[in-house]
Amino acid sequence: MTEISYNLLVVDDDERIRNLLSQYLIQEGLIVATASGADEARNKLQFIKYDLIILDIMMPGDDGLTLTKEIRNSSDIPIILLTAKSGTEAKIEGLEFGADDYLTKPFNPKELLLRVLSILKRSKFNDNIDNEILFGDFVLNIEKRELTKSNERVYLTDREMNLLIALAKNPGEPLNREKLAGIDEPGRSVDVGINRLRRKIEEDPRMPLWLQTVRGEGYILRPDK
Amino acid sequence: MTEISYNLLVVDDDERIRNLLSQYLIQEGLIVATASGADEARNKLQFIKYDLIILDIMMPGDDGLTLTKEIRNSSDIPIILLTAKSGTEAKIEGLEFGADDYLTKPFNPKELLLRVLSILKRSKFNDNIDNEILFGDFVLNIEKRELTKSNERVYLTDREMNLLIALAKNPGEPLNREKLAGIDEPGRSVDVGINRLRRKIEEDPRMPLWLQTVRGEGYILRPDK
DNA sequence: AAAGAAATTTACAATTAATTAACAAGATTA
DNA sequence: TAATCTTGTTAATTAATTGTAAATTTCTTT
Repeated sequence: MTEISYNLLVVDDDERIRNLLSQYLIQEGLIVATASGADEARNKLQFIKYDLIILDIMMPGDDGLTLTKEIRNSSDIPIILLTAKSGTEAKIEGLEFGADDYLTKPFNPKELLLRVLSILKRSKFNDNIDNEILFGDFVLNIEKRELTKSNERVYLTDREMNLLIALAKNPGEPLNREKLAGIDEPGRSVDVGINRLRRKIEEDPRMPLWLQTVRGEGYILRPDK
Repeated sequence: MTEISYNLLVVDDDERIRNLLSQYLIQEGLIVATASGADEARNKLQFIKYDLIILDIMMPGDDGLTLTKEIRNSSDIPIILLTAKSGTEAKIEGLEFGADDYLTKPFNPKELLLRVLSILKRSKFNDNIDNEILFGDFVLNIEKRELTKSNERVYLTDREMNLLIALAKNPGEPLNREKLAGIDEPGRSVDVGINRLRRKIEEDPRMPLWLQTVRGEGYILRPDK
C-alpha cells in the first residue's frame, strides 16, 4: 500500500504561476489540480474535497478573499494565500478571513512547499481525532491506551501508561510530580515510574530524547525532534 | 499493495471526475478503466472482469442504480456508489440495490482510496478462504470449527474451540474475560480454559507464542510473528 | 573543588493478578 | 451402568506491578 498522497488545488489567474506551482508540487509527490479563477475553483470544490488550497488574492472577478470567506463558511480545508507585494493589512485581513497562512510574491517555491507540508502535517493530526500523539517512531493512542513503535505494540503497565498519557496530553509542557501522580506524595514513586518508562521508550535512558527531566520542576515529553 | 494490481472501472458522465479519479487511483498503483455512461460500462464489463466498480448514481440515460441492480444480478463485483449531495434515501437505496459502499460528493479522493482498498482486501479474503486464520503451522477454520497443525487435526473441546474462535475473530486485539466467556463471571473459568488450550497449541505454555496474556485486560491471539 | 540539592537507580516488600493442580459435578459414550 | 470426557471451582503457587527506602549519580552554587 503506497503512501497516501495529498490533493491540492492551486487557484491563480496567471497560467505561468499555475504551471510552475503544480509542476513543483507534483514533483514533490503531491497531487495538484488547478483553477484559473474563483468560478472554476468553486466548480471543482463541488466535486472533490481537497486537502489544501493555494489561492491568489489578486484575481479578476471575485477575489481570493471572497473565496476564502466562502470556503470557510462550509469547511475548514487549509488555505494558503498568495499576496502580491507585502501590504501588511492584506495579510492580516487574509488571516482574519480564515486563511491558514500566506506568502508574498515573489516567493520561493521551496518555501511554499515547506508551509504546505507543515500545514498538511498539522491537519493530519487534527484529522485523527482519536487522539494520537507521535514522537519518533512511536504512536501513542490515548483513546485506546496503546503505544506502538513502528507498528509494533509496546507493552506498558498501567502506571507507565498513565504517566505517558499525562505527559502526552501536555506535549512540550513540563509537568510536576503532583500532576503526574495525581496526588502530592512525598515519595519518589513518580521518578521510579519515569525511570521504568524510559527503559521502554528511550534508546539510551541516560540521555532521554523524548521524556526529559526539568530539574526542580518535573518531567516533559518532547514529541518534536 | 505492490504485488497484485487491481482492476477498477470508474463510471461517471463527468469527464473531469473521471480524469481526476483515474489520475489519483493510477498513481496509487491501481489499474483504472473509465466509462462515461451505463452503456459504455456494460460494454466493458462484457469483456473484462473488474475487481471493483466506482459508479456515479446521477447519470443521464440509465442511472447508476439501474446499473448496480443489473450488475448484481450476474455477479458480486464490489460496487462503490458516488451520490450527489447527501440525500440519505439515495444512499440507503443504493445499498439496498447491492452496492458495497457509497460516498457523497464532494468527497476526498483519499477517502475513496481507503474504501477501495478496504473493500478489495475484504473481497480478497473472502475469495481465498472461507474464514481461515493462520498462525504458525496452525490453520483454524472457523466455519468448520476445525484446527489443524501441519495438516494434522488437533482436537479441541467445545470450550477450547469457542475461546480460540472468539480470539481468532479479533486477531491482534485483546479480549477481556467477559467477551471470552460470553457472560461476566466472577470465577477463573476463562483462565483455566486458556490454560488447557495453551497446552494444546503452545510449544511452551509458560512462554506462549500465540495466545498471550494482557494483564489486567484479558487474552490476545497473535497470528503474526 | 566541595557542599548541597535534586534526580536516578537498585533492591526489596506489599499488593494484585494469572497460572495451574486437584477435585467434583455433569455429560457423553461404550 | 460404568468409564471417560468436559468443564467449572477452589486454592496454592507463581508472576507482575508498584511503592518505599537507601545508595548512587548528576547538577548547581559557592
